[in-house]
Amino acid sequence: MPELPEVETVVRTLRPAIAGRRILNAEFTQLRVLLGSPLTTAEALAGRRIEGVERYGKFIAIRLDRGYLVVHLGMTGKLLIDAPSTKWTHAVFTLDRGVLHYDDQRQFGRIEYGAKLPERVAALGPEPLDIPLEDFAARLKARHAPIKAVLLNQAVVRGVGNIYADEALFRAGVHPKRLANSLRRDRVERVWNAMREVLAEAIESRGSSVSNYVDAEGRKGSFQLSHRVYRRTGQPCVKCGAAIKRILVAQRGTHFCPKCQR
DNA sequence: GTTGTTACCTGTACGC
DNA sequence: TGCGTACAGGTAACAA
Repeated sequence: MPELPEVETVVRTLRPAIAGRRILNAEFTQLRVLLGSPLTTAEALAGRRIEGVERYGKFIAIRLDRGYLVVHLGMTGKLLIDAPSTKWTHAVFTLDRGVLHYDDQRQFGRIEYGAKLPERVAALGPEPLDIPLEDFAARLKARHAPIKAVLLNQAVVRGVGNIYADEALFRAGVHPKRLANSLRRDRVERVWNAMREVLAEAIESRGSSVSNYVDAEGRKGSFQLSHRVYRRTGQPCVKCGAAIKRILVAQRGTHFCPKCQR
């Protein structure tokens, strides 16, 4: 499932492959993933030059000479360069050199063309790797909700998903159900540090390949090998040996160490 | 405005 | 073998 480190890895592999290219043709075969009319979108995209590829949290914004092509990978979305079509190929962008495919088994992903950056992208919170501690602390103070739910809230910080929320809270030693506005200052700082640390390490490892995640070149990441709690239910905690527990927080499977996280 | 719940979707794992 | 069920979780829409 693509979260910030996975999307960042996709962007980094996509950028050199498509920046400077021109879109000759866009074809949409599965309309569920497209926001807007296929005809209008294809017309808007034809002839556009790709100026850059940017990431906003988990959103990919392909900046064109006129407007943006915005892609969210959902759970199983893939942007692939020069890959063969499959039964899950929903969009094909023919470039002046090469072809860009959008594949998505579970169809939770979305593609959208906009003359401007869409409002739902512009409204996202700050990047977790850029947010100053003071700003982060103020945002937590304003939330009377479990810290795990707050980290998943894209309006608070953008890009953290289920894997990295669990991993960050483990590293910080904070229980996922602790209310965000009840955290002492030193705890807030530990969460802030742990969040940044785990995201940076995951980017270094080219993301976590659980489910079927691959980058734009079809390569897997390796950070799943470094997960300390995520999907390790019943296995011993790497710090204290206690069995990792799984509970539901914000309707999400949540993994934590009952001894290390209070 | 904030918080919590549900729907969407398919592949995989598991029990019987 | 085959069936039913639980689980995986991103955002959006809705209720409270």
